[in-house]
Amino acid sequence: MSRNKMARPGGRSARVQASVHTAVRELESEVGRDALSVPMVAERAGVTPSTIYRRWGSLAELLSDVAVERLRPETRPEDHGALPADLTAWAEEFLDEMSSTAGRAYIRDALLGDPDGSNAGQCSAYAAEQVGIVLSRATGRGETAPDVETVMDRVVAPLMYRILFRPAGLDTAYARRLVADLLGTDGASGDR
Amino acid sequence: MSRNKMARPGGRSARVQASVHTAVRELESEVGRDALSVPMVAERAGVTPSTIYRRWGSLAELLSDVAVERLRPETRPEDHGALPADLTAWAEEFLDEMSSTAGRAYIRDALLGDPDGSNAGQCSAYAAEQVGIVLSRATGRGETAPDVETVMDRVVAPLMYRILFRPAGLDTAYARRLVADLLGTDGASGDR
DNA sequence: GGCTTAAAGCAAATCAATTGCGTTTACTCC
DNA sequence: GGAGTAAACGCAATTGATTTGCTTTAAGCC
Repeated sequence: MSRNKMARPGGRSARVQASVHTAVRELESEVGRDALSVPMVAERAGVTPSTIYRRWGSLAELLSDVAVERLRPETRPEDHGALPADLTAWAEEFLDEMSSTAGRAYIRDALLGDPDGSNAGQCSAYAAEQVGIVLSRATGRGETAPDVETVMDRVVAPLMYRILFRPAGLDTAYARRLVADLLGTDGASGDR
Repeated sequence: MSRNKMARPGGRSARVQASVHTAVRELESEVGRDALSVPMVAERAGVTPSTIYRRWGSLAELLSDVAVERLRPETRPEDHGALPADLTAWAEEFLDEMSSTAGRAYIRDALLGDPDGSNAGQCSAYAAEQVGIVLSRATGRGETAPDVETVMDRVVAPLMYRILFRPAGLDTAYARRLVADLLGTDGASGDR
């Protein structure tokens, strides 16, 4: 987390952190992300505003921390028996989650309240970890597979770029085509 | 621009817009991006703060508008006589400008104060336009060239993804490799 | 040239952010 | 396990940003 060096990780500090994060999540769903304010979060969390300002610095940094938590994958990628199916399914789900209104808001929050870039790096690390699982499962089966960096460049980056810069006209077919172009899986790779 | 529907585009409105934008640019270089405030900009621009709040909504949206202006390319891509050289040079320069401290700040500002995504879309359109110039020059010479969307996916998106999410370890060699991998220009395309 | 109304100015009121200082309490070192 | 130390929190006062109702200006249109 941005400002949380956690020099004192237990007891009251931990309780404050937990109740503040919970307050953000509750209020996000009750009043909406844009209506949040530090005093509002503080009151819900049973804490004074100055505590939040001193620990997180600003609302943006607090939201960035919470957003990264929500972007953490909860499950391992499904196993469909072969790399093309695995990677396609993962890319489709990634796109689905990230391009939703909520997903885009979390990505933006994670990027924006992030002075040192550690939260953004964490988001990227989550994706790389999931991709790594898919790829090592493939090599374990004896399939040939590209390395993680290549998948980040050819699949994850284009998806994220379009989510952030050109949200219109994104669909699962686009995700499928990125994976097919990378793996050379079908004969229609020049079909755009 | 985000909130500027420009229902009344001439005269005083235009002067206010120009003087506010100028004030932002001047103050950015004088006191730094992080010290800016709406009242400060308003005073420099000879305008009342409420004018800025009503026209732009917040400091974030104003900075977003100014950032997009600064991200507009000022020159056409150089002509080196062949597509690989043209595209490589353009990608290197793009990376240089965008990955600088100032460039990253502008990208973040452009994304941040952008409720409807139009400013982000404009950034992407600038890059697509430059790429389009390079590619159509190539086809004009009789070279075979990928289309713009492919270059966006294979070159622009990976560069931007890394600038935003993993700024460490970015260099011109990476940009060159992305272009070479796309164009099949050298025998070492698997050199990572 | 007069009419209409979007946009700007002004000023009061509200709300968020900052800061100094006293208190609580988690961690460390006997 | 019992001080000692300093980090983290609470409280309250202050500062500064934001919002809002109302008035004034001037751009665009007959």
